[in-house]
Amino acid sequence: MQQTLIELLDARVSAALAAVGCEGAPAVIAPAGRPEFGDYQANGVMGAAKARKMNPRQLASEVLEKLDLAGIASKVEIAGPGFINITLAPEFLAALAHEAMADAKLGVPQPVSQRVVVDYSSPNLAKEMHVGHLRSTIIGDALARVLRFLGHEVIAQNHVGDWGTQFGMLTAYLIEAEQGGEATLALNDLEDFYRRAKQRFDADEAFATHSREYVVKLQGGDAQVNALWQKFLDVSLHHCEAVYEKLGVGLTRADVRGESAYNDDLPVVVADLKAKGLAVESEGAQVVFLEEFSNKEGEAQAYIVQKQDGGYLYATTDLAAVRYRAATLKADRALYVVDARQGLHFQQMFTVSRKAGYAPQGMQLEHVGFGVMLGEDGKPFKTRTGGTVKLAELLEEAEHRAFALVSEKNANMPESERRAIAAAVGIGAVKYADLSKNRNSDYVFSWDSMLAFEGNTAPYLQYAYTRIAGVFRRVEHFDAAAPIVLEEEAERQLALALVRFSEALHSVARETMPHFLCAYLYELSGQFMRFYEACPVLKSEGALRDSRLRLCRLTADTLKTGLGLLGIGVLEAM
RNA sequence: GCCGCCAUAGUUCAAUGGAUAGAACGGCCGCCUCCUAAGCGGCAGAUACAGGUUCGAUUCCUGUUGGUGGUACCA
Repeated sequence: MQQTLIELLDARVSAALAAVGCEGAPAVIAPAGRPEFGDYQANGVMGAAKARKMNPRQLASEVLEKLDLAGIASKVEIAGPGFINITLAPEFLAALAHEAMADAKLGVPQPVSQRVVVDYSSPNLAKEMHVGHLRSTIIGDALARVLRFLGHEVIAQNHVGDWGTQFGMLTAYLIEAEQGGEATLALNDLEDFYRRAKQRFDADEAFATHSREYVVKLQGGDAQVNALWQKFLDVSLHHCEAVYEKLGVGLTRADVRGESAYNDDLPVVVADLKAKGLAVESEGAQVVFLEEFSNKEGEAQAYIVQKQDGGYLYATTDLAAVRYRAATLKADRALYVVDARQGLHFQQMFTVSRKAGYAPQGMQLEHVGFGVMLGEDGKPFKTRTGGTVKLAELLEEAEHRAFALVSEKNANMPESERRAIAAAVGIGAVKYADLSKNRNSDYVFSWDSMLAFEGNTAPYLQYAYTRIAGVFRRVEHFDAAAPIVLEEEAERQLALALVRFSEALHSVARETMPHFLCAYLYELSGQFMRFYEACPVLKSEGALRDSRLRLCRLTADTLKTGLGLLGIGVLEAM
C-alpha cells in the first residue's frame, strides 16, 4: 500500500467532491466515532455545502453517486446532517492484512525521507541522571525509532551539559580525591561527589579559589586540568550509559555532542550577530531585541547572547548548535525534546536562527516540549525526604516490584526467567506510563497505577503478545500463506486495527506525539483480547484455523514492532 | 507587572471543529471442566464559570476564577 487508509479515502472522497463542483473542499476523513457509523466517516460535505449555500444532505447524496469505493467499502451511507459513513469490505481488509504480512515494514508506507536531528536526553554530566531526565530520554528515543522506521535518517544528538563553572570545582575536588587515593570510590556516587565538592567549595576559601583557577585553566586548554575534566566526563557518561542500557535506550558515545563542542564557535556567533545588526550592546551585555516578542507597549523582549563579564549563555550555545545542525549535519528537520518550561527560550532561539540565516527557511525547527513529573501529592516528584530521585534507583524499584508480582503469579518458574520478565515488565511499565500520556501536560507518577499491571499499562500489551506466543507454542503446522477470511465481527475489527498501524506511526512522526502509538497499541491489544475470547483459534479447523492463526501472527508482529518502537520489549511468557 | 501553558467521571488519563465526550483504576454485578483470569462482559459516574463565533465547540475568540511556568545576565 502506498498510502494510509485515511489518505486513500481522502483521495476518493475529494475526487467525488470535485466531480460535483466542490473542487478543493476538504474531505475531512476520520475514524468513525461509533461502531454503528461504520469504520470511517467523511465530515467534509457539511462544510462544503455551507460554503456553497447548498443543502448538505442533498450534496452528500450527489457526492455518494460519484464516490468510487468499489472493492474498498461494503457499505457507504449518509447519516445525520450530512456525514458519509464508510464501512470497509472484509475482503479489502483481508487483502491489506495479507499485504502487510508479506512486508518487512508491515505495510507501512514510507514517506519522503528526511534527515532529522533529534536532540534528547541531554543530562548535565556534573550530576547523576535523575527522574527529570526520564521524559526527554524516552520520548526522544521513541521518536527517533519511529522516524527511522519510516525511513528517515535520524541523527541523535545528546547535548550533554559538560561545561560551565561547576566543572572547575569538580575537577579540583577530583584531584584531591585522587591524592587521597579514593577517587574511584568517590566517583561511584556522582550525586554524593557533587555534594561533597560543593561543601568543600562553600566551606574552604582556598578550595574555592583553587576551583576558580581550574575553570580558567580548563577554558585555557591546560592539559592536566583537561585530562581531569575528561576523566570526570568519562565516569559520568558511564553512569548515563548504565541507565540507557537498563532503559533500553539506544544512545551511544557517538551521539554525544555536548555543550563544550561549541565553545570555539561562541565568539564567532556573537560577532556574526553583531555584524548582522541583530545583537547590540545593552547594559554591557550583547543582546538581540526581538520585536516578535514585544509587550503591549511595543518593547521588544531581550535575548542575551553574551553576559556583561564576557561569558556566554545557553542561548549562545544553542545558536551555535543550530548552525552546526543546519550547515554541517544538513538536517531537514530538528527536534528539541526538552522540558516545556524552556518554550520561550526555543521560540526566541528559533526566531534568531531564522533572522541570522543559521536555519534555512526549509528546515523545520520544533520544540518537542513536555510537562513535569509530579508526585501523588501533585507537587514535583521527590523522594520521601525531599531529594531528587535518581533514575537508576527508580528503575531498580520498578524491577523489584515487577519481580515480586511475577514471582507471585509464577511460583514455580526459575528465578532467572522471573528476573528477565521483571525487567521487561517493570521497565516497560515505567516507560509506557510516561509515553502513553500527552507529553504537553504534567503527569502524576504513581507506582500503584503504573505497576498494578492491569488496564492500560505496558504489561497489558505484553500479555496480549504472550497469549499469541502461547498459541503458537501449540501449533505444529499451519499454512502461512492461507487466505485471511473475516467473518466474525471480532475478526473484522481486529483486521481493521491491524491495518491502521501506518496511520498511528505517521501521526506520531508528524505531530511528534508518542502517545498516539500507545493509544493505537492499546486499541489493537483490546481488539485482540476480544477476538481471543470470541474466536477459538486452535479449536477451529481447516481454512478458518489457518486464517485465525495468520491474524494472530500479524497481531504479534505488529505488537512486537510497535512496542519495539516505544523501546519496550515483548516476552514469550509472563 | 508582562507573556505562556493548564482546568474533562471519586482518581489517573484520552478525544485532527463533527453525531449519544472515550478508557483505565476504584465501586457494584457476572464469566475459568474450554488456546495463560496480568483477561472478558455489564451497571453507575465528567467538559471550572459567563458570554461570543459556527450548520455544529471539550476544541476557536473574549472575560472571570483557580492552578502552574517563564520573564535582562542558570540551564
